[in-house]
Amino acid sequence: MNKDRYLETVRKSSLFRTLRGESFAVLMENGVLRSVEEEAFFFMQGEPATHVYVLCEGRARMVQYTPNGLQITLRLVTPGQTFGGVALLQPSSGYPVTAQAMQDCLAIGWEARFLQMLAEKEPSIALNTMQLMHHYIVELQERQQALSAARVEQRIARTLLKLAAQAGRKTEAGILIDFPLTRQEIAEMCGTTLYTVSRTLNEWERKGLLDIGREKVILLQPHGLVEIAEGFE
Amino acid sequence: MNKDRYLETVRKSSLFRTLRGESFAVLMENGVLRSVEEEAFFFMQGEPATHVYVLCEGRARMVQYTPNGLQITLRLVTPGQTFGGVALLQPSSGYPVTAQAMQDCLAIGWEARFLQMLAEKEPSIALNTMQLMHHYIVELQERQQALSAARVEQRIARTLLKLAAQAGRKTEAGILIDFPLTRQEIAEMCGTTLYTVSRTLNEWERKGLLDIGREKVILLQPHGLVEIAEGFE
DNA sequence: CGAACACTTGAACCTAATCAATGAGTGTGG
DNA sequence: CCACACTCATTGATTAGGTTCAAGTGTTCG
Repeated sequence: MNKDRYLETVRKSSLFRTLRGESFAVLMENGVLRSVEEEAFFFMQGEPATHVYVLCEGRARMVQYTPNGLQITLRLVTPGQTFGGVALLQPSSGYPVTAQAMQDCLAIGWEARFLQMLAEKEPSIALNTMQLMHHYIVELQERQQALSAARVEQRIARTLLKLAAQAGRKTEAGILIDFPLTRQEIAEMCGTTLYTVSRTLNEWERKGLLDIGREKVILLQPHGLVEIAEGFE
Repeated sequence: MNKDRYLETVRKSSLFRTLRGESFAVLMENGVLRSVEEEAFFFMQGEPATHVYVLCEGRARMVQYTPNGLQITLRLVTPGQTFGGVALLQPSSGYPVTAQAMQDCLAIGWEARFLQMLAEKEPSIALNTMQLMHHYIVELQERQQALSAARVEQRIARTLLKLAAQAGRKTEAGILIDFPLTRQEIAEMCGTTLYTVSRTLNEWERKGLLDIGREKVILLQPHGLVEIAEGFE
């Protein structure tokens, strides 16, 4: 049962970090390891929300499909993060988003009913859930601002900065966004087209703000991006 | 102590509807009636989040100001609804939005610390909070879709439909949005300009979908708007 | 009546989407 | 190892949707 390899990941996850001893053991016993390969789905928008997951390996994204068939990426999930949290609240209603693996993924999942039982003994789970939701709300509000009030340049800058904060790795050159990321994917995160992203990134490279390559972005002057993101131009 | 006039409003509010007897009495005792006149603020973005409110009379909006000075209206609050809910979760962090009265308002407010105490005796408050947050999240996600994937026409249509659902009154002619609402305000809700709103509403009036006037909108053919909102057309 | 406010409408402008063609990098099989 | 296919990316030309600016019409209210 190799899910024990991820004991630490779960213990540090924002949803369960307050669990100790017995409760934690019960938790791990009831979790089910699930592996999903690149491009495949943990769950789809609209499906009954039955499970809550903690990602252990890989990278996933939460996507929403619009009536027109366009897709927008709401957020990325990195190891240690929780997703599918709605299942705890409204098991009856479906997942409001689709969870898709961007790389081969491993995650541990729990049935909503089990977690609800556990939450009765461990009220901290409910508190943690609220914290998570709160974070998520703040994030959504920021994003909303970004989308409704900023021009594309600003949106792209914000997206890159957020990605760097979430998955950046310092190298001697600058901050590398530490996984393959196509122009198309960036575009879906900030509500524009891959063409505009391409043009913009190239312009910024010319200005020395970035170093770009195939599925690669390195931030050389994060501060310059911050200025663009804030609208100081 | 005329806040007792609003006993029923509070008893039906989504945050406190599960409270009975003693707890409810304590609740009402600790609530403070606050009146805020048109255009004035309950609280401003960034201020320490100390109070949670239930609106009793009037109409308020939750606004966010962008770095550029633009403002966007995140949601409208109608009597019986809760606002300032973040105070429960992260009293230390500031309010993430500004609450402004659109008309003269009356609301009852509680200190976050008091509610936290009460929540320990009445776990249903925590549950209700989670329900509220969940609703809010779903709403934000819908809105995000609306903003990132739809053209202005669709956004305006959605905004009107949502307003009608929230504050519509059936008349013999159609659904009247039951409070004064300027083109500017509509524009701020869907991230466009008053000019575009004006043009669009007039076009729709010509098509017979609406009946418009000064600070007045009546939906004559809601179904037609739904079609526009969904992107058929 | 006059001033402030809400709204309308035309014209110029501009951002970013769209379309189309091409180039660069990666991987696979013969 | 090279040829082919495929995906990712760049770049130019065109265009549409919306913003912005400016001028003017109604309305309401002190």
